[in-house]
Amino acid sequence: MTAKGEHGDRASTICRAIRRAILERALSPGDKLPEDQLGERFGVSRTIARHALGQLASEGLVELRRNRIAVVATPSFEEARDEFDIRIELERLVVRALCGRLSPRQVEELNAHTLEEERARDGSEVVSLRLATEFHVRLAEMTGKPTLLRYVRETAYRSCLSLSTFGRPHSSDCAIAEHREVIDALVAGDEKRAMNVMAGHLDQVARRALLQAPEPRGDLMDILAPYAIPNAPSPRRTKRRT
Amino acid sequence: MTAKGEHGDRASTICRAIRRAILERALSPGDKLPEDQLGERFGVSRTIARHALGQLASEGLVELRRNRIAVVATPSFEEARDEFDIRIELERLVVRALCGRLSPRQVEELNAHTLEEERARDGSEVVSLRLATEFHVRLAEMTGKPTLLRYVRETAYRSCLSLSTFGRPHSSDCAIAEHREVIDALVAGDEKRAMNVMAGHLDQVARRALLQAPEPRGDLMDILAPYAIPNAPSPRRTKRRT
DNA sequence: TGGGATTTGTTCGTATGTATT
DNA sequence: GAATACATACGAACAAATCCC
Repeated sequence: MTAKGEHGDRASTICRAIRRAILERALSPGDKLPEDQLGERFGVSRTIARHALGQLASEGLVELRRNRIAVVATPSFEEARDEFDIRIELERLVVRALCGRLSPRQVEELNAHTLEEERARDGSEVVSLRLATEFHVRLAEMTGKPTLLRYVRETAYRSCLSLSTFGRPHSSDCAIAEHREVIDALVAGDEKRAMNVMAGHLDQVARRALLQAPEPRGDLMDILAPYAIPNAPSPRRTKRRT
Repeated sequence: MTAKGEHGDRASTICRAIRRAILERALSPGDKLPEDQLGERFGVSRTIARHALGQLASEGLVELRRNRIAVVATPSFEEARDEFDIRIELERLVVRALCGRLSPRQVEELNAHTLEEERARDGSEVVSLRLATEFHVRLAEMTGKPTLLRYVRETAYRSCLSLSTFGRPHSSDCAIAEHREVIDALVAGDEKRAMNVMAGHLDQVARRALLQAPEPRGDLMDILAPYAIPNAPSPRRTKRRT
């Protein structure tokens, strides 16, 4: 039932809890995740918390650095854009695999999901974003292709994180309409159209969220260049540990 | 230097060793990997071996089942084919990111790699296959895009595993020539051609290895259908745990 | 700069679950 | 089918690195 890589044990439960907290912005990029506190919070030992962090790290949602406290991943602007490029291609594959092959039951499930999105439209922003993300994961699940599912899931989650970081209000109206369009095209069995609709949808999401914020790419040395002090020793870059 | 998810510690070293053993078919799909023995073999405790197995599981090279000995992953025929579909799209992205942007130094490195492939042509089959796989990983590394690199690396490794399982002799001659063609197109800066060459190359590899072995997809019930006993109760499928 | 508190890295013992005779 | 052998799951404790005042 769960993805191949998961242990099926308690760590996965904690994993899901933390993941959800990240996706709903209860945890922000850069927030610390000490093993002790996690263990205490969820009533497990450090070993389990540690495993959960390992899982999340392999998904790219948290960053693990040796001898340092784990932190929620901080996707850069470029990474966010690259992530969407990958996602678009992966989800085109999803659509291709699903086109004209959805069972009535699956169609019903997808429609139910858009209805739920509809209902959540006036609710909290983060819930809408989570539901929108889950729609794409649902589709990937229906392909029955484990690797494709894993990658779509991971890129979708990370996109969600990036959107929380860089995105603006997300205007979920369009998103829901676009989701419906995808379903329609899939049911109609028009592969070309379905793939284009999906790609267009994702590109729209990325544009709405990312393109309008080119981000200064602030390197401290460059930012401070105009403020250089006359007659001072010329600035000298120090080694920066990555 | 290493991928984000890796702990940079001893576990990664063991990880690489096991990975290489799998890719070079010293370990075959289904082979058991007990923590104790791994630890003893590499002179580390079970904890470290355990971590390494976790890493490899997250890459899809080993399978972890609760309370059971870890085993080398056993990709099915469909999974192998799906993996290639994903790989083709990912590597098209690699090519797109690299086209016309390779530094002289990088071109030189790639050429050196094909020379090494050339030299290994009369050597052992598995070394050729590993080198061919590493060529693609090298390219992905040059994009500087962490997620793309991770996914290409993983799919390439798993493809390598599938090829070891299902593939026939691999005729490395064509592969080397095709690698050169990819480099040429990248240097020439012809994006459309470069992407097509790469996609064609991967499709060729997949076809050579996989398509010619449709695999009976043996479901026991179907196989035994012609041997049904007259006047016996009609067969009834039992639940199968996945 | 230094030192104490905190946090991670690792080992190993015990409990629990699985396979095999 | 039960008992034995064996492997993993988990946790407590110690060592080493890091953080922060």
